[in-house]
Amino acid sequence: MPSPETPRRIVVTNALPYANGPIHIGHLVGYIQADIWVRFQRMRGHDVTYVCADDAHGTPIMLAAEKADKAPEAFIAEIQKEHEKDFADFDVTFDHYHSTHSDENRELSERIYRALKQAGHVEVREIEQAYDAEREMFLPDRYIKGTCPRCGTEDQYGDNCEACGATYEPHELKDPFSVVSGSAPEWRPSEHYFFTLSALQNEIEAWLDSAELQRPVKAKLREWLKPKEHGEGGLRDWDISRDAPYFGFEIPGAPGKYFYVWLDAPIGYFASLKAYCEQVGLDFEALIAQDSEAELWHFIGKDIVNFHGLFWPAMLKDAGFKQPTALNVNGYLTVNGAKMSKSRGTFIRAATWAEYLPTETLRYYYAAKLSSSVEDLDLNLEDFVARINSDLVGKYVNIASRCAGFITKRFDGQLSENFDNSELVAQFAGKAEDIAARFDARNFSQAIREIMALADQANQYIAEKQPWVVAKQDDSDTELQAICTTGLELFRQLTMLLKPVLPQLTRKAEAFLGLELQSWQDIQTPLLGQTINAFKPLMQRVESDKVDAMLEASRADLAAVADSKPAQTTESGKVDDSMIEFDDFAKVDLRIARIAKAEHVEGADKLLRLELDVGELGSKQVFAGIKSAYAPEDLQGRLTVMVANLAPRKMRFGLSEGMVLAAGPGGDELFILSPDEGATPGMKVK
RNA sequence: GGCUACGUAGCUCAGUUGGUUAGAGCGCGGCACUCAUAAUGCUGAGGUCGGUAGUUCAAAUCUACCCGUAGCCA
Repeated sequence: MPSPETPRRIVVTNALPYANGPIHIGHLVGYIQADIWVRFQRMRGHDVTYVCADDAHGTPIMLAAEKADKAPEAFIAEIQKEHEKDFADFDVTFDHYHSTHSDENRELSERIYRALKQAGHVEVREIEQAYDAEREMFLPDRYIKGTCPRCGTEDQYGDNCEACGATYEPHELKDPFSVVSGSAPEWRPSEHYFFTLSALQNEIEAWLDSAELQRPVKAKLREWLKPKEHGEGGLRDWDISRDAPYFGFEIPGAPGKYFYVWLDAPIGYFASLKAYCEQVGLDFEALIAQDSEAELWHFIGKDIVNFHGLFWPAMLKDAGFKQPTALNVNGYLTVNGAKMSKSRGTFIRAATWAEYLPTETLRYYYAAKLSSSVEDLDLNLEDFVARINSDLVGKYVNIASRCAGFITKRFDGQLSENFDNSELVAQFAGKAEDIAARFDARNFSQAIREIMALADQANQYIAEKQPWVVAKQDDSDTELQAICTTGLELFRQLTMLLKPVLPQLTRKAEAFLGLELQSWQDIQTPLLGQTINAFKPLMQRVESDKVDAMLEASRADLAAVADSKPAQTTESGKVDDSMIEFDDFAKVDLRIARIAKAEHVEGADKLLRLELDVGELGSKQVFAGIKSAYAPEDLQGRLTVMVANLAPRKMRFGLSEGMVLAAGPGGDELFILSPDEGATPGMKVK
């Protein structure tokens, strides 16, 4: 067999996990996918460098560190340690794991920024931004909440409404408040630095044409590029600066201004690569040079396509660096057909999985379902148990288990010099290139299907030959030995084919066979005449009660840290937070309240000021947005229900110390609640 | 609201440029075997391919509309 390809020089990266929380099994889809691909490419004789890093900058991390009462540097160091352990547990084996908060990254970020500036693609513009005066910081859109200007749903983020889907600018929100302090934001002008992407439209298009991208990804990027129907221009310029306080790198020559986390995050790929190159003596500059022969592959989730398909190639172009060869975009993970849910226990951390189930089983299951498409991937836990037990234990491992006993007991571990069926052996080996093509194209599910079809064939062969019958016949030792040797050769070949997916299991199989498979070519080297070791079970079946225990643990685990965190930037999974536990409900202190006084508020279109008599809790002032439906005089003296322990909110008209509950779409269709007769002010509603 | 993708057996998924009775694995029924971690082999049942209307000699496969799901956008 000649070597099928000339060696490629490939740099592979995974999306950088955000250093404000643990790795979960949704993240792992992309990491496992890339790791399998890397292992496979290496077996094909290609030269692969595989790097990653923690994405360590930005407001969420600054605030999380503050909350944990730690310096951000210490905070991210701890998270990074956890991340690295999780990856190691799942055999995601980077050559180097770095941090975006590193010297290399600072240096490269400054270098790229200077290049952008030199190219005339940085502009300073003054913008209005929300400012939290209490915390003395500017607020990202995600840190402003308020009432949707379209449908009136409260507690919506600054960029879009989850209830009606409207998108808007933060300043359009009604009754906005800072998520950080609860105070009403001010609007302050600030100078921001913009990367004028709009000037690079053609360059990005050229990259799009040449890069290897999945069809839907390319289509989506084109959509962003092409001019909007009723606007002027496709690409908008990109705001790359943030004001202090910010955890990140200060922009050279711009005191108090920091690089936006998404500017230095992808540069982190290069920073990690550079640190690795320095460690092992590789020429970093040659790798990332514009004319570098190396391929640059980014494995990312579908949520961050715009950063990698627009901004990043544009930056690289300006800086005179190599642009990505390919993006591989994976979909989200669903569990049992639904978004990962904390209450159902399907929000599973990598560490929790590792505690209850063999990590390789997840690698196998993902491999069995992954393709090069961007579609979501479903982890159906019942299917998972069936699949692992059937494919790996019942089919693959079973082949060795069926043959090994005879070889050990009857032939002292000695294999025969010839196969009983060398055509079958050759036929198996003949499939290797086809399966390789599927691995290479990231169609792992097809590869697995073909491999398992071979495993079926091997079991059929053994069933046909009935070695247990042959074993009882006189003078048939040679035949028995040849049959089992053939079976074990088929097992050896399957081991090689599965090696990128299952590094641990196949290592055990290699130890049993007394060999080491390193190259895809090894499939052509038959195992004959050698002595093998006694067979020990290579893997245990997955019990479904282990899965149940894991779900239970996940539930308990996350109930403890259920406070609302901002979404992670590179999270490849979604969380369904719609279900709550009883404890969550119990946190809400609902009380019967008597409306002692109700009056109009000068200058407010929607609000009434209520004074509520809450019995033992005394009197509370609440501003309620019910002016459109109720006249103050109709309310006075009525009993209703209020949330008594809502954090007080400073409003333009005064302090609101709770809220009254009302139903209805808004306008004149608003209906406040009334208790049945007998309830008195201050009673707890539960 | 606009755009894009997806919707195939109980479950998870294949179905190439439209072409003979729509496939696989798991699960389920029956039979066989007992070497093997109750693993394996053979065999059977099970789908009007989301719906409707078209194009065509012929549609899961093309077109339109509708329903559902996901995403992007204003």
